Order: sequence, then structure tokens, then C-alpha cells
Amino acid sequence: MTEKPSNGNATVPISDQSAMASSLITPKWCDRPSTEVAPDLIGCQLIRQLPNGPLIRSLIVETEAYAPGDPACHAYSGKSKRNAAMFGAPGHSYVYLIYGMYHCLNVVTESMGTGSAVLIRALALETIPPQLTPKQVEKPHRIAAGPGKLCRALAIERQLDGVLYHPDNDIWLEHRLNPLSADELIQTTRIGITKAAERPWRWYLDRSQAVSKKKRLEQG
DNA sequence: ACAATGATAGTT
DNA sequence: ACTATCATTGTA
Repeated sequence: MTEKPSNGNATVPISDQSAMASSLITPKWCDRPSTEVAPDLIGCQLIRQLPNGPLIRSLIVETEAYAPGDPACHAYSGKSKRNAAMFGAPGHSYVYLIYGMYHCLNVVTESMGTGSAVLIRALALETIPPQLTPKQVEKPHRIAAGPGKLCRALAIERQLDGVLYHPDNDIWLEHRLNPLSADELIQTTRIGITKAAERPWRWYLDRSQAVSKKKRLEQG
């Protein structure tokens, strides 16, 4: 059913992409501060096996870090039913409902008991999901341009909260096929928060049309 | 500028 | 029980 990636060498030349083995991102790789994992996830792939649908590959083009001691982090006031997955093992998901109508997808970082995660804010999709309305597909490169939109596009709801990123769970992450150049990885402030809004913990891929908003630190 | 829409956390 | 808030998005 799902195509199985093997743990291969990630530094194979671009010309060998079609033949190379993909590499699965593991909990161990995610067992670091979210401020390190967030920029490292840019350019990596998120793959989703849609229920009764196709396999959708996508490029992660925008992320944000949420850390312990960070007032904007859902884990800031301790563990609850909603945020429990954030305190679980790294390399698992944290999915929550926001504004009553959208879901947001995170990658849990750091070891058990530490509440931190990386919010996936935008994806460049390789194929168009079949369940979307014609309206939603008007601008194909914008289908997953935003944390709520990408969850809608990949049918991600709270049922996927706390699951391990792994092909067996129909959602997983793979390392970059080729390195990013430093000048196209933009670091800026996080979006849509009021607490700790000055922390520069958002990253995006400058060349991507799927980034939700392209705002620099020094610009207005 | 603001409505849609519901779970959650904090306050009476 | 009540209320404010919310890591959003689409429309006016």
C-alpha cells in the first residue's frame, strides 16, 4: 500500500534522484531543540498516504519553532489533554484544532517530558489531492500555503495527533534530496501570535511560491 | 475590517 | 457556568 523508504545515504548527486533510496527522518534526528529542527526541516519532504486516495509527496517550505519557556508555545502552561503529544517522544505528530475550523500540524522535538515542537506552516505539493473543491485548486501552488490549508489538503485532523512519523502510519518525513543554499533560507519572526512575537523563529524557502507570507525582519 | 466556528483555559 | 482567547482563512 504505502511505498517504503529505506535509510540510504542522503548525499547522493541530484542526477541520481530517481534511482536513489529515500531516507526516513527518525525520532533521534528530532531529539534536538525546535529552533534547530525547524530550519533543518525546510527542504525536507512530508509524505502522506491519503485514506482511500493517492500518496502525496510535498516539500516543506515554511516552519516555526515553539520551545520550552516560550510564552507562545502551547506547552508553556504545562501538560493538558490537548497538548499532551508535545510532551511525548520526538518524531511524533502534534495536531490541534484552531479557530474551530482548521487543524495545525507539528513535529514534536526534544526528548520525552519536554514540551516543544515545530509547526509546519506551508508545503509545496507534488500532486493535487482529489478531495478538494475546484475553488481550492484555482491556484495549485497555494493549496498548502498556510498551516490550516495544508492540513485540509492532506486530510490531517486530530485522529493523527500523537502518531509516529512513519510509513506504517500513512504520514512520514524524509531528508532533503539536495542541500539548500544559505541565501534562500530566510529567517524571520513568527506569524499570528501576540506573546513573544519578536523571537525570530520562523524559516521559509525564499524560492517557493507556497510560502504563506514573505515578510523579512528588516522590512515592514 | 471581520465573520465563521468549536475546543480550551481561566474566571465567577 | 460563563467568557475570552485562539500558532487561521476567506470575503468585504
